[in-house]
Amino acid sequence: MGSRPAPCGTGAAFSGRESVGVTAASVRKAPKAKAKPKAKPKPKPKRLPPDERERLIVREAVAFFAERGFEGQTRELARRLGITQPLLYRYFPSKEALLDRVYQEVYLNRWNPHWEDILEDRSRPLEDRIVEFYSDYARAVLTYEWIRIFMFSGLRGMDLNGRYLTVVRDRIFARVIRELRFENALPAPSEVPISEAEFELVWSLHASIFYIGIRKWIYGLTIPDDVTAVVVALTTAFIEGVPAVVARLTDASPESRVRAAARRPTP
Amino acid sequence: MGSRPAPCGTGAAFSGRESVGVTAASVRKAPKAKAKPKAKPKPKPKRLPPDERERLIVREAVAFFAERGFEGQTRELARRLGITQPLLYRYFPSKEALLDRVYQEVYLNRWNPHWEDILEDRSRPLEDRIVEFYSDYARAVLTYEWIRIFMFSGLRGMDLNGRYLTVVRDRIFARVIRELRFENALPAPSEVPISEAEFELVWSLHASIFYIGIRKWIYGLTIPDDVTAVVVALTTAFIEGVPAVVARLTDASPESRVRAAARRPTP
DNA sequence: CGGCTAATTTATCTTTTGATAAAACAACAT
DNA sequence: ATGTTGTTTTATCAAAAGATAAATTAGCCG
Repeated sequence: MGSRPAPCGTGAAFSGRESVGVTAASVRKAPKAKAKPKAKPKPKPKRLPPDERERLIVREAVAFFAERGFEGQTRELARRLGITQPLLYRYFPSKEALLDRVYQEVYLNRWNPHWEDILEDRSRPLEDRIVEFYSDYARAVLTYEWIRIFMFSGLRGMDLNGRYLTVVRDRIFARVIRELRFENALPAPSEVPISEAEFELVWSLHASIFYIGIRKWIYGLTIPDDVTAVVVALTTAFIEGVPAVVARLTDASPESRVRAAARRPTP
Repeated sequence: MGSRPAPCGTGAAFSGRESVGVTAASVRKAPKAKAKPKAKPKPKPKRLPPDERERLIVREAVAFFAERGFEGQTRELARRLGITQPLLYRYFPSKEALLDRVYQEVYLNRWNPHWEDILEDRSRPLEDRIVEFYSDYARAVLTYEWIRIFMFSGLRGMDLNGRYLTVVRDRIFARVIRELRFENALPAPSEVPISEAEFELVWSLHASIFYIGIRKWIYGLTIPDDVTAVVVALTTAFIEGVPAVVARLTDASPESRVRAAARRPTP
């Protein structure tokens, strides 16, 4: 517990949201002894302001731990950053604290509150809304870093995954189901609570899309170029397939579904 | 390297294919020298025949690495086995060799060749076949050990996942698609090769089911008690939803689908 | 230029961890 | 019993890896 007059702490600055491409490291070179402009991997971009250094560390840490897992070693992370390993400890009191920051970075900052609006805009066909939402969700989440850190964190037993998915369930799944009910002229969730089976159906759509990311970034398989096209196809299949399942589950007669369809507002 | 007159080697015995439910571990307790029935955690089950010891190690290693990941430490594994850590090295030349054995154990020995027969038994409705296959596949694969070791191995960059999934694609997906084509009176894969879009549709069913295991064993979420019921629902939705998508993809007119349906053998 | 402040590095500690060699000892055959 | 065989343990090594303290030096200010 020595005196450490430094930034440190886990909840430091980093509100600046600007461009991440800070690749333009201002070069220095010692005042004398030019040491020839050899293309040495030692450009010495030393001495940055603390908040910028911190941003660099966090950015690289996300990429690094996504690749190597949370057992990745601080020495290698430091090497990638072009700094020495002890310097990490000036900005984060422990590796665990750095990892906490990495979680924060990945889980937060990538949720788009607008998604919820898209889903409940009844001026558009539900299929369109779901397609737009999941296309954008895929764009945001089906990335190397997001998918792998999410999986590493789940395997490690963090409850972060559980908490994140609770949000997904309440904000997304529940809305999709509400809108599906509305389309099919079924009672609103406020009247008849959402059943486990309904959640399962939405889970299945979600899984199909998320699993594309797993295939690519965890299994290293090739996936279709046009993910949006797949989302469209899956959403179509989902919308078309749900009524058949719902019919079985609720044991509703085909006639009742026809009546329901008749009550549906024609778009 | 030192003379080692021991079993060792990675491809040792254990070809016996018997039951996987080896839960009935041959009990411990030394034959004599009771050493007082104190509830001490030191039952001294020493000196087993090499192949039995090896089986015990592999069995525990699977459980251990599934829980802790491949960075789990040999000392803790040994502690769980009630043996000392160097003993592991009498049976496996390195940790890596033990891990290879663990992969083998999980990936092999759990594939049921009969699955392929189920899927192509045209005396039954396709929906039934898919339900039976995926119910059994889920029973075999949606386990703590399988799911987690598969994911750990993928994250580690092993190509085992890719190779396994190639088998799944060729043996399962291709069959499902062939049967779907047949049901819808479409050309066989031998005539018209399977498109990426068709594979995607089957991937989606597969993902929906596999993801149930991820939810439970990686995220720690609760899942429905009756997984088979979910498989039934998902398969129904799949079968019902596919034609709509296929229609879009192949841009086939509704009439052509009606004609196709007419040619379909009525079950 | 001279000096102060603090970002960064060098040197080092301790614990962990995969791995090895040699001692110990249980089980079996003679 | 007694010796032999080979399983298991004890003792130990060396490298890896998280963490800390002290030395160094870049950059700013007068």
